[in-house]
Amino acid sequence: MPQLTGGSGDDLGASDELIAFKDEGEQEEKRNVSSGTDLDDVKSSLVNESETNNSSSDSEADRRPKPDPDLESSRARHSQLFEEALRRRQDAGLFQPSPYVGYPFFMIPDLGNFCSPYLANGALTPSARTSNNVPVVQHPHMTHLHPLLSYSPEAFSPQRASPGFSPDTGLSRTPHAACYPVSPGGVAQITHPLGWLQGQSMYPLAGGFSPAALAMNASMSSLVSGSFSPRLVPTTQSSIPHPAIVPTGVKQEPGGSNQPGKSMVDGQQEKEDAKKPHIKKPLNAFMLYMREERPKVVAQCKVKESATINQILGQRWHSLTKEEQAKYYELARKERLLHSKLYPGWSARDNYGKKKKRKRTKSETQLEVPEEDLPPQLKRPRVPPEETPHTHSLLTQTAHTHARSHLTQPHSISHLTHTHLSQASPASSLDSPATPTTALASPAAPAATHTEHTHYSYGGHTSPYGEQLQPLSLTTKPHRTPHPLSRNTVTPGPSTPSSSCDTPTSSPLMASSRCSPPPPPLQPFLVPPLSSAHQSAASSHGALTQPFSLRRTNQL
DNA sequence: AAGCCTTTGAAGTCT
DNA sequence: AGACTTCAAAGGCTT
Repeated sequence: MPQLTGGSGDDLGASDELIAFKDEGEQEEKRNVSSGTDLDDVKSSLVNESETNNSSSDSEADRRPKPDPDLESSRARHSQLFEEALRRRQDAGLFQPSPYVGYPFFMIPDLGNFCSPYLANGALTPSARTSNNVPVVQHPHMTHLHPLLSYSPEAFSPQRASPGFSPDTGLSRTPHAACYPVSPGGVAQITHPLGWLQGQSMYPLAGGFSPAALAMNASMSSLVSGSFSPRLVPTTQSSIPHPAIVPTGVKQEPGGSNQPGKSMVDGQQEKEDAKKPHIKKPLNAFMLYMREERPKVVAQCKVKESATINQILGQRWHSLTKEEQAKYYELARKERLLHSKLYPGWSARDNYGKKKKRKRTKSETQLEVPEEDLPPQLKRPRVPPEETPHTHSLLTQTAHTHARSHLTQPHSISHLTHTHLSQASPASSLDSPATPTTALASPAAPAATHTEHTHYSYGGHTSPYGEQLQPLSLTTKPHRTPHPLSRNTVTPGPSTPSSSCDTPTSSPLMASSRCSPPPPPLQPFLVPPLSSAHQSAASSHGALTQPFSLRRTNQL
């Protein structure tokens, strides 16, 4: 397994990350606020950090500018003003703890160097408010924090108790100025420090600033000289870009979190909850890659439909070298670190149900069309138990992913490279409507397609197409092996150089070797029915919220 | 207008 | 422990 970052073999395990993060925080305690280091330096330092593999925090600290006394005094002044404003708000009953406050800085163009994808979601905690002595801490990557903003870590302390966090630890709750661009409304574009989103508005700020945020902004605006006027958009107004907070129109009720009236029915409450701004999940490597590459794909392929683009990107992702992917894994790792710093108490669970409509569960999807109810020709061929390998631990994630991928790919060849498919069944690729299922559905296909890039591993069972699946570790080289920079992800095999709209030509998307319109809908009979296991695996992403064949058929 | 589609990865819950 | 579920982005499409 290649060491992608050249050295430390940094494990991306969450726990490890947290440990590393704490270490960083400890290091950061010793640091002081930097003045406006050029953002590019931050980006480059970040990249360098990645490339040089986790250069020590000390060295990072060394690279940081020393605090400017003037800035320090200014910082203290601003901190005081900010706190006063907050207290006024609170005293007026306008302030309420909310997980969604604390990102007013996005509204301050002058603070262009201060930005964060995940500004702390909490308002001031009592302890935090009294923690002026808490060392100003910065994210190691945020060497450029605006002096006006880096003073007040307490201002961004999550309201929610953060089990693992103690103000005394010095862990920063300061918005780490991840510099997620702020978009609309004339607000300055702020570049993400991680550098993959230049020129993009990565996270739209949600409308709906908390009183704390408003107070903060008011306080800050009074301090920031110049002609700009901080744009505070009331909750009822249009969305304000924020990295990690989704738009909302929800009103903040005094005295606590948004508690709907008792008369409010659950459905309404759920809707309200869904509308709440919330801290979003940090983007994973692929998401980061998508963000970066999507515009290119759109430009190259003249395709705007995200589903199509995502398919292309998915294939391109697989064609990346491990080194290329490592870049994104590393960025994602940093993203998670930053996120964990900004929101120590945040959990992905917090966002459960934030989607407007929950995807159906396994049991729900299983209710769709029981296999036994399917016509014989649609039933999945059975494999004798003795021929079915036991589920292998190595298969789990891969199988899951592949089941998902295969089943969600319209033509189920998402992981088959052009070469492989050409070698496997050049005449039977799905390009040919006459033999649309030859490569994948015929019993002979597995052997032909069982290249190092091709495996059908549904937990060591059988693919939806009936072929027996072999444990990856025993038979074929996994199409994707765990990426060293990924916690529980797997990466593609040998790279296939990508070019413009270069997904495999055998791909449904690339049938014409160009970025072509989405493939024609599959004929329903082309895709074998799915076992419940397959369905569940695939349905986890909603791809099979209705049976694949049926879903595609609907488009006919 | 709301949700779907589509991708991979992370992290949560469930069994 | 492993399986399963949800969400993250995005924008055209469908209902």
